[in-house]
Amino acid sequence: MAVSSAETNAEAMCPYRLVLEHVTSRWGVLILIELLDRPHRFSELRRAIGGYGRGVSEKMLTQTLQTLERDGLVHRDAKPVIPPRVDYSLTELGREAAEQVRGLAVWTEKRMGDVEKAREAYDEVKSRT
Amino acid sequence: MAVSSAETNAEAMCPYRLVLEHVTSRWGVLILIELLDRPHRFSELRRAIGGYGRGVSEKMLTQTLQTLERDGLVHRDAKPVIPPRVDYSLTELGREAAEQVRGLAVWTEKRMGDVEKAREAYDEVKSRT
DNA sequence: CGGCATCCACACAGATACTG
DNA sequence: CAGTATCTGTGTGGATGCCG
Repeated sequence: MAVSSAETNAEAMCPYRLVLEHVTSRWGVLILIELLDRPHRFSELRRAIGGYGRGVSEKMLTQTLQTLERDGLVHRDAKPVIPPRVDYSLTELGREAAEQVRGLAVWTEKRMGDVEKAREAYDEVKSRT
Repeated sequence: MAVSSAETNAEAMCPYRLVLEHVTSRWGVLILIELLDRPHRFSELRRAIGGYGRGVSEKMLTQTLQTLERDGLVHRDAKPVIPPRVDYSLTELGREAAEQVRGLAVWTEKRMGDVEKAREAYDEVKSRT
């Protein structure tokens, strides 16, 4: 049921942190962003997320989607056809969350260069033993 | 060096995801939000974050702060006095990130009730075996 | 006080095999 | 295709103890 490094001792944490950690979880972030664009099928999501670097395992994708569905952020539409077809989309609640997350992603993209410069400066200083 | 569940195979990931995961990391989120309010000393941070539920271990706080400092988001001001005093604050870059993160936190607080209702509905349906 | 070093449990992530 | 089930390595995160 855990979706990230987050859920250890789930019941010991306040709901606030729990929701926050689902949304900010490793794959949760990327899923929300992808779905903000448009609904995706299971393997579409898998491929889309793989595009950013290393992909999600099928298992983690399933787990994260289930957590997000349970939280009411993602809607799962399973059509009873053969072969199976399942579409994932954002609920209204999920759209709101995803927009916040996108804010972060956009910021990251814009400022990544500065972050990398900061890192080089930091490493430079530290390396002078 | 890893700050969350994120950093496995760090070099295999694009910088974009790396930065995003630092910022959205378990403790990174809470640290940024705390520091947005005002600068904190090390143990102030520890206590402040503990207030939200289960606290940070000293080790994780150190690790996360170092990662954020390296990324140029957090400024570390160590005064050479006895007993030691270290103040952490946001850089301009960090303030921008923190504001995005706060957006998420605010949303979470506002919508938490809806999420919990969604969860109950979900569990209710699932429990009818 | 503010760390760093070490040890360890556990749950996360991946691989694989199987099902509807 | 879209999962479920199971097994396993290993990284994360916590606890403890020491240092400046």
